[in-house]
Amino acid sequence: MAYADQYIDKLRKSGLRPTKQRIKICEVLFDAEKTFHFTIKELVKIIENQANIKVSLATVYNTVHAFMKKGYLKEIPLNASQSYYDTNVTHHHHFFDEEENKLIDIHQDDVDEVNIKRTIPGKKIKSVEVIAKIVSDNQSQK
Amino acid sequence: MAYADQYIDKLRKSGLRPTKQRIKICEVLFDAEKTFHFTIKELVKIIENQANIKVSLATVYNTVHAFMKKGYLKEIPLNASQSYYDTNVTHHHHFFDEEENKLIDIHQDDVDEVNIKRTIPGKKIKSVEVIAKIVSDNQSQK
DNA sequence: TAATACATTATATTAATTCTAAACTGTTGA
DNA sequence: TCAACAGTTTAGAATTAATATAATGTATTA
Repeated sequence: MAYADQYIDKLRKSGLRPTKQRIKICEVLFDAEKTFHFTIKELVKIIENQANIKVSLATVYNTVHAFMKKGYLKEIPLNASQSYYDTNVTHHHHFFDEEENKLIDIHQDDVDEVNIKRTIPGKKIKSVEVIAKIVSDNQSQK
Repeated sequence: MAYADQYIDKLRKSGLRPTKQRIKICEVLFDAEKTFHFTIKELVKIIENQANIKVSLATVYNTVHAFMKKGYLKEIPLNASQSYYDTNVTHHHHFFDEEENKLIDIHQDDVDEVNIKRTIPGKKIKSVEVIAKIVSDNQSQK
């Protein structure tokens, strides 16, 4: 498996030893064809389906948090009961479909750069995210 | 109290009868000099401090949700363990100070209109919010 | 006033997340 | 080889926000 080294590298850089469980988590997160959004529960389910090894909730939480801290994963700002994470850490934004509870990427090119004129003394901007809530467009109810 | 009628009106329009408890909630929310951000817990604490009446958690949750549905309050999209609400329902954005867990308004004029070029078939955009995370700017660590 | 509809409350429940402590694993160095 | 150690994993407990429940209370209507 050619990717193994990348995973080991990511884990080490996140301050974690490369264990079976953590490498499995990496495979699911970073070996996917496309980037994707997930909750912890969903991630655990994917691992269970794919893997011959079991990974406990605690390990998944810990590993995801370590990756977040390092910037290998991103949390999506939302008001949901569970946290949503994104394997796409490049600069982009999201639609959130409130009716279906689904996230859709908005590519960077589809939004003009958000330019905030106001500054806060002693603080710098770490990230800027746009969340656009969408709902059904019932034109008939016009 | 000149505002009482407004509160009664807001409550009725939200489908709620104007009771002592609910009017007290209105006073705290809508009688403030400035708009503000709050969590349910904080709101309960403010009421306890100001009021001679006790309002249960359940009533606060129910009333806040009814106001949200009607658009008299807004929930701020964030990844926090608790939900944050805003009495300012005009179009504006937020800084979120991750170190101090504090929200700061960004006035509409301080951000160019966010123009999203992408559309989703059958869906319309209900709201667009910008969250800018800020952290200490330690220039020395340059 | 009786009947009805809606409110309030304390408490129980649920569910995500975090914590804990015990068992486990792998590495190091004698 | 093996003992010691540092870091891991895990199941289950604890925590906490939010929601549901059901008993009691209140107000309105006829």
